[in-house]
Amino acid sequence: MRYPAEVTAARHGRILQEASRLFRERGLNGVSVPEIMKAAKLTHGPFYNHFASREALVTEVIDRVMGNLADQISSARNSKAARRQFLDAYLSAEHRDNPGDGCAIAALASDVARNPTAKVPFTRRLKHVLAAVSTKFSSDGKDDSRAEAIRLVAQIVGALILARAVDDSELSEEILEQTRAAL
Amino acid sequence: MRYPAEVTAARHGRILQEASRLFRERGLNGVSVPEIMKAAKLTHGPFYNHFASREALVTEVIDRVMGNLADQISSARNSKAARRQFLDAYLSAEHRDNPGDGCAIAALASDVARNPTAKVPFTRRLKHVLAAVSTKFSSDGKDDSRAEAIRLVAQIVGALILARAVDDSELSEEILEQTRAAL
DNA sequence: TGTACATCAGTGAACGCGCGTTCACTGATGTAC
DNA sequence: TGTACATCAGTGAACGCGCGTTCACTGATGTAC
Repeated sequence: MRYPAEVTAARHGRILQEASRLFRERGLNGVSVPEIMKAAKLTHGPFYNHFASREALVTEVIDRVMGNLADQISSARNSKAARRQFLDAYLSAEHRDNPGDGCAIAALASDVARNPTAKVPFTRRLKHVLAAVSTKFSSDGKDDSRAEAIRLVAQIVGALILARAVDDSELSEEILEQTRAAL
Repeated sequence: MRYPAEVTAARHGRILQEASRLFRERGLNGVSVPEIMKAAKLTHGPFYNHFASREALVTEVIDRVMGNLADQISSARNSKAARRQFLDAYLSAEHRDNPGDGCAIAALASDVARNPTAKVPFTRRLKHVLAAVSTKFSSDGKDDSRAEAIRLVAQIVGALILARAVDDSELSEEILEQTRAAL
């Protein structure tokens, strides 16, 4: 049956939102189409009314979730305090324990590396993220803010991935703490 | 039919070796038992003569491949030159393009984070890796070599994961190069 | 304005496929006598 | 030393299951007249 346009749009948004969360929690290959549709409170059939394929959803999710990250950093104040606040939040136990609404890079980069199609939007959006970090979070007095941005992102992404992979809460906390202390 | 013990042992080793390679290339969930057995030149049936389950293989592979990494670092010379050589090799295009026989942490940490069983050997072996890095690769004059080891590992793992996730060879090279330059 | 009908986002059963795992069977090796 | 037989790592067909995807059908909404 035909539905009002706003109902359809809301459903489309709900599929994207639930997929964004589930992909970050369980990986790009760790969630099925039926699971995503169930989370969006729909049956699995109409998935293909909204997306051409599972692969197309993956691409759209990467683009959206990486875009959100870039926007979030872009809208930060350009100050030492804002940088400190961002880093402390990024390297927090809360962020570590909630990948579903956390950093898309830390959650998805390894999966993206194995998925040539996903690499395209990932790379494009990563450039925006690096530009935003370079503009907002470069240290005073450093001349090469782009190099600094690359190192900062690699450092905090690596630390968060390690902290999540570890079974020992002391070691996990130590990884986060030593990385906070270094930046 | 019964086979000589050395034939059986060689087959067991071949399954482990091919699984180690394939898991690093395609992820812990990206390879099937039949694919692994085919790579080891066996039919899929006798997999369960060698391992209790797919999960048991994953655990054994993580333990083995992380153990190898720790041993490799432990056997390095304790010198500035050895540290430089290790970092240059780690952050090379060759390592980036050959995950199958590369660093297990960079290849598998994200998958491990989503697999509670795999976290156990991963965590145990990561401690060995950190101890080895701390002993072999700490800078002169730094007092807290353990903190330095944690930061170093997070930094190079993050950089390698990013370099692999990116579709643009210039950006990928830039990530590796800026990280080499910083260490 | 009221009625007839086309539209199209839903439903949910069904498709072929490959997964992890099981199992009846095979037959060369090692052992008992 | 030679023969009979138990052992057990193989083979490969088969299991139930969930996957991504398709499709005939439904029926409220929007449009034509």
